[in-house]
Amino acid sequence: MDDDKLLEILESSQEAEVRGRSDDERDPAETLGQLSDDALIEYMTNLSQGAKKDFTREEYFRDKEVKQRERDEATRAELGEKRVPIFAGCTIYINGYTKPGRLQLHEMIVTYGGKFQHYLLAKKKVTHIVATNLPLKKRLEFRNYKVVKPEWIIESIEQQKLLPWQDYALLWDQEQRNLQLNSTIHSNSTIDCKDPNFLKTFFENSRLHHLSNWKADLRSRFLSDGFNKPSRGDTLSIFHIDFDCFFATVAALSCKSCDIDRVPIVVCHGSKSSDIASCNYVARKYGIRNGMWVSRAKSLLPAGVELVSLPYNFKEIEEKSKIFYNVLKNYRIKFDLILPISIDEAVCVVINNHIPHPIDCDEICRELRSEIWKNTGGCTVSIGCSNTLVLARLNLKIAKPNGYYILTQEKMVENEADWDSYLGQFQIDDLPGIGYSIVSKLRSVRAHLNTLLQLKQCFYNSLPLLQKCVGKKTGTKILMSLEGKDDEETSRMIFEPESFFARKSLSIEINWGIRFDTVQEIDNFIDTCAEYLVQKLQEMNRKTSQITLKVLRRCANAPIEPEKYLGCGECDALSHNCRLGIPTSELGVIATELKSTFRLLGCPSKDLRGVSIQFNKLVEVSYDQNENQQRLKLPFQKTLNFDVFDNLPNDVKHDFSKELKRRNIVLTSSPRPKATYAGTYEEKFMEELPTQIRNEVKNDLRINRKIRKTKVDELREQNQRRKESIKNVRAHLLGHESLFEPIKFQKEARFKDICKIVMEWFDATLIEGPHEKDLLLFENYLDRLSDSNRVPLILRISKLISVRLNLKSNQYGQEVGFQEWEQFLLRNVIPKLNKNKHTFQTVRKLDIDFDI
DNA sequence: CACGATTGTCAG
DNA sequence: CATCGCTGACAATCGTG
Repeated sequence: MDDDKLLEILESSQEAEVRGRSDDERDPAETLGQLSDDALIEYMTNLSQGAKKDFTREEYFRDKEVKQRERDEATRAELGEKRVPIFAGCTIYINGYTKPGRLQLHEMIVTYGGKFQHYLLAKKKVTHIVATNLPLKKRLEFRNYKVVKPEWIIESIEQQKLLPWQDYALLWDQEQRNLQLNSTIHSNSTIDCKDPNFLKTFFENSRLHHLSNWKADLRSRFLSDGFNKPSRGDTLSIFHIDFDCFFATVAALSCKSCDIDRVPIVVCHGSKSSDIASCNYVARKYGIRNGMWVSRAKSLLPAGVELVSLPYNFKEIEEKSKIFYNVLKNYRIKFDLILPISIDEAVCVVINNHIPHPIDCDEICRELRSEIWKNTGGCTVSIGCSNTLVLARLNLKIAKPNGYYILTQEKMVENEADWDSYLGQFQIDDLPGIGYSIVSKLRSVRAHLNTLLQLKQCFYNSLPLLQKCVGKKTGTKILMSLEGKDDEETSRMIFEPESFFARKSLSIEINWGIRFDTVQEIDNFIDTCAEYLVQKLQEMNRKTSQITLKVLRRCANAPIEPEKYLGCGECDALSHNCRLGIPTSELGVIATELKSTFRLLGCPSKDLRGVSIQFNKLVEVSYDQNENQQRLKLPFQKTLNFDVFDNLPNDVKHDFSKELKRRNIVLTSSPRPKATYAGTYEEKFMEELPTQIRNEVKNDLRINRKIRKTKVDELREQNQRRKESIKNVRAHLLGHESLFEPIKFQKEARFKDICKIVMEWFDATLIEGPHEKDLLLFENYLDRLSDSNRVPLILRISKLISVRLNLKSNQYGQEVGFQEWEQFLLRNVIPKLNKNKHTFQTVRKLDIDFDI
């Protein structure tokens, strides 16, 4: 037993005494004690299945951690009420032996507002580590953390304030000295992707992250709010409303000294290679544009004119936006649709044939603009109004800044000359859907293409040419736009808003500040990202069945450090996706998959410049499926296959066996000697490693094992197997040899192999259902087992099928095949078990209840 | 050709 | 002091059998 473990056990008994709680309550398996029988067995089964993947020890401890935290909260409520929350925001881990002891420190931290981390698996969350001395290995492990002496806690409490950790740092080498130095000089402003808080800090300051997140929120709110859906034939009035240089306006409003109408203002972080998020119209007059670097913007200004750089004010932006959407929602004319485009932009739709009198668009535009201006304390919006989305958008362009413009499609095509002069006002990239890349493609056909009129004249009667140039759909879309009409895809926003705004994927992307040295560090980072995403996934009650990892790798000839500070520079993008057999929302599974995928992409750690994780195929965890799973729970759940127990991580077995004993839950089938692993080099090697390293090695071995056998091979094999199984089933229909002939006739066939065949057969027939004759043969086989007193084997087969049904219920629950298998299990297999209950009990001396 | 995987594009 | 180059949808293109 290693020190940590020993310490932990000692401490739990110590704590029990001090708090005066009963032994039972302080049991390390306390968590388990709170579960129902069913939940416990389910938990163990999950844990056991997961354990094969070496991962669930983490989940188990995470669970314990949660409970512990709840207790901490209680302690704080009890003792810490009147205490100053000195350690608010700190998450502290205590390493090894300390003086005063772990227990006392724990209580001090918790009562003074800090969080206490019991296990280091959530390393990234830990802000400080308390230790009196550290062995070399740990020094290495903790080198990027703030490691302090216990005196830091004690003296902070004595002085009733958080003292600088640097004064109490447990220094040991240059790296730690540097960490201290950096922290002292820049307090906490250093950006380092190895820092556990990097992601959080980055996102808090990233405009694009906020933009994306706001948009997602608005979309989901839209879907839950309710709306009137127009039909294709309806006549519509569409108002496209958009703030004028929103970020810049908001920033200027909170800066009394700057006049937004007179001085050029930009919103940005820095002074050189920083992106301009938003610039006012004075700045635009000089050619400054959003997205431009500050250095470029400055160079555009004539001598004597100073650029005013203002910081972001995300909070205020959210506030103004809330007001904006409220004005729209409460406007005297009820809009049938208020489609959120972004934080500062919405499309409002009125269905004219639903109302008795035609609406006055002009008046609406004026009213809305003044309402919004008043309510937001001085933000202006512009409005483009029409009967199609594309024209509303183009009209908005004309309206800006601080105006409105109304023109309908019919009006526009009435007179060709008017239409042409209208189109002549726009640059080609004013057309929605045309950006940098398509412009250059178009210009490769005709070099000096500038206005929409020129675009129209160039391609008016040559759709095929245009499609060859920019692609099929894009070509069609462009020509339709030039007639003022919306294409199919764009109209979906209005006519099928549910599907248009529904979320189809979930992703995270960081292409700034990424500088790593080792794969280990990258693994940690991937863990953090995965955790962030999985939390979102679970919040929206979804699972994913396909994951993509995309990385940016520095181009071979690109400089190590690009011009932009911590930017990604010139990169190649590499991506790889992997399909998961069963949809999941489990962090362990997902993070492991990602880490192994990263290795597949073969990007050198030091050349990594960007990371992106996408969950591509989302499935809803519906109430239906939960119900399904419940219904599938089988009568023998009060027993537990020994294998389930045996597969548990060694260090938690003890907890479980105690709990099982307490509840009189019995293990079925006798323990097999653990022949599979014992004596192998791997195992011996592992046994000699300290726990913390052992887990790391395990993880690495596992990942490597995965890589050796690539996903592609795996898929190929799966496919092959599936094809063969199906062939067998089909063959039967043609009167050929049955899948089950061998079982029936070759009594030597090993049970294990039979199980394998049954599973393959099961998998292959989940959709269409097993063949009747095969089922008869199978039942025949089961009867033979029954006759020869081998009931436990029947039990194992039924367990196998039931577990399998559970696993597949999400994906196949509705399929005929699935339901036929379920029926077969309930009607044909379970009764056999019940019939043999007596024999079974006698033979096995087990207490099993087969009530259905 | 049909497919799935990967890469590209756009918007705000 | 730098600086905070996200995210989701769909289209195009590539590779495979």
